Order: sequence, then C-alpha cells, then structure tokens
Amino acid sequence: MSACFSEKDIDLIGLIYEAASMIPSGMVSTYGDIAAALGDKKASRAVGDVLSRGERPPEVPTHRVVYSTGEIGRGPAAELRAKRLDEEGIQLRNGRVQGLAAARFADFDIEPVLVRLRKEQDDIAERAVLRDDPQEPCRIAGLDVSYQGDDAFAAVSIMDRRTGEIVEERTSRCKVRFPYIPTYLTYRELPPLRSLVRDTPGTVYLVDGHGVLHPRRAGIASHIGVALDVPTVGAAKSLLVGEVDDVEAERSPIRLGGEVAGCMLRHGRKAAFVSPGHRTSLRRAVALCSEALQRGIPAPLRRAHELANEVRREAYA
DNA sequence: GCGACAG
DNA sequence: ATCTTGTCGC
Repeated sequence: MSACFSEKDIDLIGLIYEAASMIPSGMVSTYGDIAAALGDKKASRAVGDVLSRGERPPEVPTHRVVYSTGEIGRGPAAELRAKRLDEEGIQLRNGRVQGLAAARFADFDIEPVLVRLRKEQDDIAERAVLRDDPQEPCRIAGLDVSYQGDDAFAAVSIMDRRTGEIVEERTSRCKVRFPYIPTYLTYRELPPLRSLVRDTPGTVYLVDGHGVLHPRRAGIASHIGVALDVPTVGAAKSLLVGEVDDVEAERSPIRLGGEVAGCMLRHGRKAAFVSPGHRTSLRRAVALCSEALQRGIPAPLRRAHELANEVRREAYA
C-alpha cells in the first residue's frame, strides 16, 4: 500500500559513523556540522551521544569531532583525543583547537536524511484521523520501551476495559539504530514496538509519548497509528510543545497553534499530557486515559513500563 | 548566565 | 531513557 511507510528503518547511528569517517586527517568538524549535514542542527547533542558511546567501531575517527567552541572536553578521553589530534597536525592550546575555521571540515557527502523524515512526519500529520472509530474500544493497550545501551526491550500490556484486568502481554527485543532526538522519537521506538502492535478491532493503543502535541503534529502516537493503521492515543509524562491553560488545575486544556490540541491530567505532582494520535478524538483520548489513570499514569502504560524493565533486567542479569 | 524539546 | 546511595514519606 503506502510505500512511504514500508521503507527500511533508518540507521542514523551508521550514518553518523559514516559522516565522522569522512573527516580527513588534519581536519576537524563539530557535532553541529555533522548534525547539519544530516538535516537538522538540533540533532547535535545526539551526534555527540553516539560518537561518545563505547559501542562505536574503533576505526571511526571520533577524535576529529569537537565542540562548536573548538574545545575537546576534559578527562582521560580528552587526553587521548589531544594526542591523536596532535599527531595529525592539529594545533591545540588549553584543550581547544587553534584556528578552527581553517581546519574545519564540513563538506560531508551524505544525504540529509532528517529533512526527509520531517517531510514524512508532515505526511503522517495529514493522514492522521482525529475522529473516533465507530466502535467503542473494549481493550486499552499500553506500549513502552526500555534500554540497555543499544539494546531495546519493548512491551505491550493490554487491559480489558470492563474488568480492568490485564488480559494479554508480549515483549520484543532488538538493536537500536537511531539515537534519541526530540521530535524524532518515532524513528527510535517504532522498530522495537512494531511487532507488538496488532490490528485487533476494539483495541486502542496508548503510547508513551505525544500524539498531535508535536511541532509537526506527528508525534509517536500519531505516527504509529497511521503507519500501522490502529487507533492510538499519546500520553506523555512531560510537555514537548503547547501551553497548558491552568497548570494548577487537575485537568486543563493544552493549546497549540491557537487551538486545543491536548489535555493535562494532573495527579498531585505527576501529570499525564494526553493528545489524540489516530482514529481517536481528543474527547475519547481523555476519557480513556482518565478512566485508566493510576497514580498519574494510565495503568496499561505503567504495566508496559514495568514489563519492559523486567525483561531488560532478566537479559542482563 | 541563558536556554533547557517526548523517551 | 539510564547512571545510582541515601533519604524522605506514606
């Protein structure tokens, strides 16, 4: 059907390695340079995270990537980096690259993949249906992911709406190939979650993240809903975009772009930020989360979170 | 010191 | 999200 959703999962971590490997000896780049080459300078922190991780291939010249100030950081790792840069003819002084402009490499021959992903999100937003399915949901599923380095452990926990009992649970495990980047959460968590989502009539999926409360109105709940064609609701623990009308209230509308896009459900200090994902109205999204709310978190989400943590701990015991 | 954008 | 000891509170 829609070919744009069946493309292979993006290996952004591999692309970051590729980009860093393009920096010639004797030159340096900044984390922001690589992020910009990949299509979004906002991803510079993620680039830094990936290049600092212990799991990276040893041949990747991570020492050639520095802060925008030219600084290389402090500590034992920086000592080694300074040594390698010195061997390559880079002048350092007080832990900072001298003449950064002259030694700077930014001509990366690589696809700005994040630009393409933003376009895909725009497409998801256009396809998202913010009206209720005719059928009233009888089961509420919760989806969550936990991590151990680049190992992802996902879980789904399905609650019967009448009895409140958990009637089905499954888990999955896979390697992560996309770092956490705000507004691109889908590309990190969809791969581990995909196999847990079934198109079962009467089941609505609560996702740990936002629906339309997203800069492009395409948060992970919207994305999963449209891509896998299931009803979804976003329920996040903190806000990404939008403004809460009354933070003090137990329940308050959240405005985005001049309209009410979501709702805050507060329970003491904790709050759930709810927004529709797909095939669900804001009204129903709030009703579902509200009735399942347990200490500030919808029960199926809490259970999925616990389950994902359990399998992760078992795997690393 | 300011900004601080889900997990 | 994860890293982590003790600490605060019900």
